[in-house]
Amino acid sequence: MAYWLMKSEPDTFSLEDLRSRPNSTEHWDGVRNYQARNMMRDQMKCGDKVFFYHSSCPVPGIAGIAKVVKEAYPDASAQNPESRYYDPKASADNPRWFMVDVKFERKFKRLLPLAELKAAPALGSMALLRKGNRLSIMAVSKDEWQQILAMV
DNA sequence: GCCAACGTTGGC
DNA sequence: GCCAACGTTGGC
Repeated sequence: MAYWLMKSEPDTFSLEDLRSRPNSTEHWDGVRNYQARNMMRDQMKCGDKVFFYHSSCPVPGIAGIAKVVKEAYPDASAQNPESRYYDPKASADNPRWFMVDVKFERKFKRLLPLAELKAAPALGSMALLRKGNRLSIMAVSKDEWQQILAMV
């Protein structure tokens, strides 16, 4: 089983929003970055755990945990001209973009702020904390996962 | 709102 | 294949 971190803007889609979806499950559409797509398409497996990260908000940080419940399949929003994620280069033959389904697992007792993650010596090499990192999906090592859980 | 850091696009 | 211009992300 692998560990991941996925970013979402809580104004758009928060961990609470995920919890309130039918079966607490939602498809993770709108990823339009090849590195992030490749991780979803090639590496994310059912049962993998995901830190749900709130970005672009007053206190960015990890809100809780979700898990992968459906492996990669074409992101239909790429083929929908009405969607803000529409990509004219995507087609049924060549969907170009993919998504997975994630299910709410639990919300932390408190949001774990980015500032605290930055201050933790054990997380010094974490991808999330690298300067200029803008990937919306990234791998988390088992060590990092456990360190972070111990901080909540 | 600012700005650094990237990723993508497209002309050549 | 290079690279400038542009767009986006996301913390602050």
